[in-house]
Amino acid sequence: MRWSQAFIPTLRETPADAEVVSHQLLLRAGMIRQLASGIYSFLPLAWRVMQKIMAIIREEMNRIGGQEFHLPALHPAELWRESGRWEIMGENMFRLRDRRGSDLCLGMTHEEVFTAIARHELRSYKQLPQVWYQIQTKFRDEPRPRSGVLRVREFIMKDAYTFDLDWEGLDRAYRDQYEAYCRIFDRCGLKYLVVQASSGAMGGQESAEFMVLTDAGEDHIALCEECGYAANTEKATSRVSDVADADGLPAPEMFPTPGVRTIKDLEDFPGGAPADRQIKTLAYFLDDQFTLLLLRGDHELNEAKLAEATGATHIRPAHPEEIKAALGAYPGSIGAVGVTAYPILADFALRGRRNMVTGANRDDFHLRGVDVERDIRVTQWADLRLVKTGEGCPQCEGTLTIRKGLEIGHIFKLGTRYSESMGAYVLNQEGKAVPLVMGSYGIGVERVMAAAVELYHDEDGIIWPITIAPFQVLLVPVNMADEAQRAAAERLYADLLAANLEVLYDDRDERAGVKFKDADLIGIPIRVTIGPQKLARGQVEILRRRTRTVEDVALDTVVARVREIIEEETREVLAR
RNA sequence: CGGGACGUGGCGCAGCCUGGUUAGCGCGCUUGCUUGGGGUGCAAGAGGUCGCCGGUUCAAAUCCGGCCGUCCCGACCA
Repeated sequence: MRWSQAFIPTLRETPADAEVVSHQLLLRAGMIRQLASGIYSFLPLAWRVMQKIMAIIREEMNRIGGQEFHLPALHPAELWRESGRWEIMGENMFRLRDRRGSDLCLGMTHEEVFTAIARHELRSYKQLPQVWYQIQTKFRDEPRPRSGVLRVREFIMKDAYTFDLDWEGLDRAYRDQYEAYCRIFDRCGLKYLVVQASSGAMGGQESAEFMVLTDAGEDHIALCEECGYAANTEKATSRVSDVADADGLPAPEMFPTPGVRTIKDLEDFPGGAPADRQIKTLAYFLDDQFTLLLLRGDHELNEAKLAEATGATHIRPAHPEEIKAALGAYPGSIGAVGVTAYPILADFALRGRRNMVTGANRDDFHLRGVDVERDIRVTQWADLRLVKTGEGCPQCEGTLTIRKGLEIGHIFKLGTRYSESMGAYVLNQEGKAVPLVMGSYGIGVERVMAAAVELYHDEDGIIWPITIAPFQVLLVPVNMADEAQRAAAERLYADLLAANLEVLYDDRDERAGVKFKDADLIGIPIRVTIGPQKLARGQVEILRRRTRTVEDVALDTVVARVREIIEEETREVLAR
């Protein structure tokens, strides 16, 4: 490609709306443009990167027996009603109505559609296993699109689905996908981590997320350096130090605490208690059921765990007035002692605790000497606590640290959640109808691109891993007005193309500085520079964007040398 | 959905508080000359419904109200 004819609208200045590095650089490099909040256009350079990533994904999916489909993005509501997700997906789903008044939606994911195909066409265990995938646009009406292309409302996802006769089959399929994902991200040059994850709205038994550690990410990951434990904090657990309780009182005792509203207030209050001796009482509505949640005073609620523990889909904190009506007191003075009218969920860390302090359900009063199991009618014990940095690893003696991560892939063992709800059964060897055992596996393609930018850039611009770079080589004559340079450049361009290399030829009549700045910005791994002095000696200069190392190469060996460097760079990418 | 901020040529901003005649600046863009290994210099140009609607006023980019849009911080996901 000749740059003079290419559409690469680079920007000198960073648009004010761009906060995260990948957003800034993808905009400045002329790769993406925003159409609306969370909706982006890919310009030619970005689309080349996306296609490289997708090509790698296809190769690796096909290698494990995947068959590529292309399913509709527009779905009838019926399908989603069958799986129950028409309601569950709530506002996150784009919904529309056709001219006859039928409800439709834009696909957020494709379990339903693939399962619908499977249930019509898969009849016998002899047809199994199946590994199906597609690379297709998904639509999600995110409450808050953000960070450029990292969290958007329309995006391209590789989604795969496996159908097996039994759980052993699913285990194999899951393992295959896991390994394919590793190869895909390795080949894209990403440094990533596999973490235990919560299944959320997908349902299912087990899932793992592929995460790139970066502050631009939105997930929090608990990590143990010692044993390698890694889990999304939605799922992570930890050892908490036991608190030795003194013997308490024969029964809770009410005492006045004027003005005390928070855990901190009560710590500071004369006659109060340290946070780890307080019971934190939260009031929530879980699918419209008023519920009390109990945690140790110094612990925080993790709503993802709450959802998982209760199966509730609509979770919200109760409003102060609702709390007053239910308990007779406002937040800050509420507690669970003596409450029988509502479900009470308590975090495991409260088990066996005695001599605790909690609200009395009377404004400005608390109770002391509370023995959790004696005085509170807990309806369910659960892990509700958000893991914090510095807590003990659940697997070893190590300590957890919390890091931010960007989710680039997620694999799920779905089991029979969809096959049962949607009636996808096959006959096994005994002639008995059994539900298909399913898995589902997703990769966010633009996130892979953005993650590469987050990981690999410097103050001058992007540094693409060569495997996904929009071009492998950038050819830059320093001065197009110089006939010798132009002629050499044209010849080299033809040679590089003839060698089947991906070349961008900067034939613009710009000054060297402009070309070099743009070159650094768009981040092509190999730059071949043609300048007057070296050209007079029959040489050009090859610079590697990643290391900035420079070498002088004779004109007639450029193609061969570029080939070698591509191989070296590719090896380097795989070694990350 | 809760909280915060912003909306002025393609990009980055000033002007607004304290209303007043042709709405400025830098970059980019066009033309000419110049320069030619890290955003060259000079000159001349083109380009703006000041987000939209309404109100106040003799007069609104500026004050008031509503709406729309965008970004950031928290709860959701590839």
